[in-house]
Amino acid sequence: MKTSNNQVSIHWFRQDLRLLDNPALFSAVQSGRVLPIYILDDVNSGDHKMGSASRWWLYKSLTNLNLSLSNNLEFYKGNPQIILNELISKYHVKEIFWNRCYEPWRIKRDAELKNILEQQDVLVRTFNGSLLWEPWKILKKDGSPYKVFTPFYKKGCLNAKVPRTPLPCASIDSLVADKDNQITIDDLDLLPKIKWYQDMEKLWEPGEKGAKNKINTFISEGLSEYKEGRNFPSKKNVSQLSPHLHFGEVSPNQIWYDARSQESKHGIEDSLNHFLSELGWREFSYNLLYHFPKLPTENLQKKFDNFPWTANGEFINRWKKGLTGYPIVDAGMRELWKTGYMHNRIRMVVGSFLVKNLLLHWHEGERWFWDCLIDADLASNSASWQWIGGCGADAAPYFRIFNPVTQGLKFDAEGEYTKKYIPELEAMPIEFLFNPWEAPKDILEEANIVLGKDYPEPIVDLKESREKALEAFKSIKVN
DNA sequence: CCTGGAGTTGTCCTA
DNA sequence: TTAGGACAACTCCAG
Repeated sequence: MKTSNNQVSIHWFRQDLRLLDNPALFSAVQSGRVLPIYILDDVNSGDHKMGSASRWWLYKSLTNLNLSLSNNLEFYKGNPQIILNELISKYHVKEIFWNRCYEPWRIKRDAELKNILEQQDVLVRTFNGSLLWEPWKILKKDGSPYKVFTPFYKKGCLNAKVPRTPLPCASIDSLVADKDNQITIDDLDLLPKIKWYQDMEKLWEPGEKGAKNKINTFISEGLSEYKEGRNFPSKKNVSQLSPHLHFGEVSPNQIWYDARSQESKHGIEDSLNHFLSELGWREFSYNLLYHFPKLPTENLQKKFDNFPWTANGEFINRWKKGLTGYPIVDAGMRELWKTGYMHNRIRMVVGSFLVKNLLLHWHEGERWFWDCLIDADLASNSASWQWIGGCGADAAPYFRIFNPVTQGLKFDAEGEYTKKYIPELEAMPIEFLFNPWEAPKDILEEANIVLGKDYPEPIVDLKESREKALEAFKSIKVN
């Protein structure tokens, strides 16, 4: 189906801020002249309005996307239904293209929108630009969704149709502008008044080019030792692609096939498969969110509705600020605050600490991560917090309680990561870096540390809080 | 419907 | 010093 060349169609950019392997954009530009737009929608997003760190990232990413579109990207803010209606009547648009999103609020919004547009004889063409497999395609034989990762991935995904191979770059020769649009990217108010993002600017390169650079660096420096190295926060073995993936600056298909292009390399098999399975975890999270839309707010396992979570404002604040007195936890929380990111293993450590040692509800962690993470993603964030909370799909067993001292010694054996984010512990010898409260007086003195002054005393006792958690989990046993 | 095997990432204790 | 088992019971999944 082709429209005449004078016809203007719309490509609506959402979580697909790229030109390469963009199925909707690729089709749109083949249909004739295209008006590329972005709409900041804070109207429909409900209790998960985009967080602050994400907004900074989005600002940078949109800026770069606009550059690659020769400044033809048009920005709008508000309810897409109203904005699209105006554009459609103004330019007599007959076709609109977008890549699908999977957050429940977006599914609802887009379904309503599609309905209305089609009633006006506008052809709505939607594509899969964000997932390797559509959530409704990966089901058990009886048609119900998977709740355990391994069968989901091995039986479900790997036996399903192979992911689409990436499409070429979309041509931008026939873009048109909305001449009356006065809104600039700055009018979207994505940036905060206080410039807390200055450190982040040095660390991240939002946008399609930055994503490509990350892939290349990861493939040449991180992938071959990924399986082991991914556990160590000071090593360079994790891809750090999550924010790029979240905003669609790269598709999972591109990553999938780029990584797989290395498969003939000697000794890479285990690491490669492990990395691909991490993309599988992303798919699993989206699958869960799609089939259990309450995932962000309700315990997947109902018995957890009776879990004796506590509420302690002081604990929450100290956890957020990285002042728990447990250096590996505090390092993680400060990494998050400073960089908008946290290494995966440390996410588990701080998550376990919040939920199991502080007995705070996983919602507290979920909300904080949502606001602070540049890769905040409704599916992954919700699924992961439920996982560490023990209430999710295929969740961590109740007895798996991370010991922040052991984890530090094991995965940050030189203390490089911990000291990077907690410089006040720079002079602390490694034997006591993760448990400074147990250090003898002279050691503390020599390290220039007065506990409770230069660095906090631990806010809970490890052994005691662990036992309390085990008790709490016992209390929700079914019989 | 029944059955059996298995389930991302840990810790602690004991022999 | 190190390796192995306990830590519960449940649900999931496939045959």
